[in-house]
Amino acid sequence: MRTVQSIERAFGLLEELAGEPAGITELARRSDLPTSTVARLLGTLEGVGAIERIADGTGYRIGPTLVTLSSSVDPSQSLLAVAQPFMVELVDLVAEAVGISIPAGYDVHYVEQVDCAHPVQVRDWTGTSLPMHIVSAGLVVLAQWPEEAIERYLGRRLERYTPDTVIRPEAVRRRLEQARSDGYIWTEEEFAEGINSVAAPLFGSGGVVVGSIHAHGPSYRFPDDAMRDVIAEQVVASAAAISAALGHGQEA
Amino acid sequence: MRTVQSIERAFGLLEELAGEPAGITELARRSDLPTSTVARLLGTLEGVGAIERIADGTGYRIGPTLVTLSSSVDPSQSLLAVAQPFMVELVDLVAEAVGISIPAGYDVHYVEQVDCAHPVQVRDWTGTSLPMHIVSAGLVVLAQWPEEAIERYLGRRLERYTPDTVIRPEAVRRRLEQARSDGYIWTEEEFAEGINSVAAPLFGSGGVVVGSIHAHGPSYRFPDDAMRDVIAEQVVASAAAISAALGHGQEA
DNA sequence: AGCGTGTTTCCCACATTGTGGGAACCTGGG
DNA sequence: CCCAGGTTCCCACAATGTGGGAAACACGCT
Repeated sequence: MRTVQSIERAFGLLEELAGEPAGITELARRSDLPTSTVARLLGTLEGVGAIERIADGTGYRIGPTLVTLSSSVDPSQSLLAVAQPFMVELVDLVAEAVGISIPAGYDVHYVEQVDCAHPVQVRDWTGTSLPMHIVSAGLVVLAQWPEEAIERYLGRRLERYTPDTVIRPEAVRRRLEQARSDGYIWTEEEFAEGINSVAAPLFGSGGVVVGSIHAHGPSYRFPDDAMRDVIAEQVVASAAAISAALGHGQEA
Repeated sequence: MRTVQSIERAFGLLEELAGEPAGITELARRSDLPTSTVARLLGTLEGVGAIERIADGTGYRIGPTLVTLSSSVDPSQSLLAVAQPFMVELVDLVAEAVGISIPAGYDVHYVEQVDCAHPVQVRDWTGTSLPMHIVSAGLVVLAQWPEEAIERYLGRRLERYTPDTVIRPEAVRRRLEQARSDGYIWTEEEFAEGINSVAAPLFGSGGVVVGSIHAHGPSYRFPDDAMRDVIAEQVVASAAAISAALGHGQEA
C-alpha cells in the first residue's frame, strides 16, 4: 500500500468545494462516489474544520482550518521560492547571515535563513516568532502598518528582552518614522545581547508588506562602522529586487 | 463508523506542519503515531500537494494545494459572515440592492448581494467579475492601491463597456483621488446602461483593502437627486462599520 | 393536509484498506 | 569505516473505511 485512499478522496472533494460550494449528493455525482461515502468524508472534514456548512442549510464550503493552515505558511511559500537566490546573493555581499521573516499577528516569524561562511555566526532563528518592536525585521514591517494598527500595537505592554530594548511607545514611533524614511532600520542588541541586525521591508502584489529581509551578525564585528551605510543599502536593494519579483502576478 | 480516522490524523499532521515544518520521525514523535503510518500519510498528502518537501532534503511543510484551496474562498468567507447583517441594514436604508465584492487581480469579483423589495431591480451579479475602472465597487478598491500598482493598472488597455465608461488614464486618476478624499464614488451607466451605483471600500485587519460594499439601482430612480449625498454617506457608514468589525482580531 | 422528489442521515455485513512492527536502506558525522 | 538518525519498504492482520440500502427529513405542488 502506498497512498491513503480516503485522504485522496477527501482532497478531491475539497477541490470540488473550492471551485463551488455544494451538497453531499451533488458532490457524490461529480466525484462519482457513493453518497454515504461522501457524507462520511464530509462529516470528518467538517469535524476538523476543513469545511463548514453553508449558513442557510444546504451545502458545504471550504472552512476556517484550511485558511489557517495555509496562511501560516502561505506568504513564506512564494516568498521563499522567490527570495532564495537574492538571499544567497546578499550573504555574499555582506558576509553575514541573512534571513526572511513574515508578520504573524503581533509577531514576526522567521521563515528562512542563509548562513555565511564565518565559523562564528548567529544561530538560525528559522521557525521562531518574536515581537515586532524588538527586532529590525519586525520594526520595518510595523512601520508599514496603517496608523490605527500601530496605535493598537503600541497600546499593549511592550516586552523588554535586553537592557537596550526600546519599549517607550514614543521612542518606538520615532524609529518607525525613521524606518519609513530610510527604508531600513538597525537594531543593536535589543533582542539578544551580542547581535545586531538591519532589515528592509518586502512588498507583495497589492503593495502590502508581506515580510522583511534582514542581515544580522555578532555585534563585535557587525556592522563594520565604515560599511554601515553600504550594508544597509545592500539590504534595501535586495528587498527592492525581491519586491519587484513578487510585485505582479495577483490572483483571487 | 462516524468519522474517518486517517483524515483526522492527516489534518493533525497538517496542523503540526503549519506550526513548524518537520520530518517524519519528529512528527511521529509529536503526534504519537508509528513512523510508518506518518510516512504513508505524509506521502499521500504530498501526492495531493497539501504538503511539499523542503528544498534541502529533510522535512515537509504546507504546500501549494492548501493555499489554493483556501484562497479560492477565503476572502469572501469572513467578509460575508461579518458583512451580511450590515448589508441587510443598508438595504433598508437606501431601498436598493446592496452588494459586496472583493478584488481579484485586476477585476473585482461580486461575492454577495442582498436585494431590495422593488419589483424592478438590478439583477444579482454575484459570481461575476468586472474590471475595476468600470464599476464603483472596483474604483474604490483601486483607489486604495499604492501608486505603482495604480500605474500598472492604468498602463494597460482599459476596456470600454458603455459610451459613458471613463477610460482616459488621467480621468480615471482624478476619480480615484476623488474616491480617496470622499470615501466613496458614484458610477453612472459606465458599466451597463440604466444602472448607477455608489461604493465605499472595506478595510481588513492590517488596514488593507479587502473589498468594497456598494448600492446600485436603476438609473431612472437611483439616486434620487435630493438623497444623493445621504445615500453615499449611508454606504460609507456601513463600510466603516464592517471595517471596524473586521478590523482587529489579527492572526498568524 | 397529503403526496412525491430530492435530499441527508443512519445502520450494518463485508473485505478492502489502512495499519504498524520491523527490517533494509540511505546519509552525514566522527 | 562504522555508527546514529532518519526514511523507505515489506507484509500479515484485522481494524477501519466502504457502500448498498432503508429510514428520516425537507420542500414544493396539487
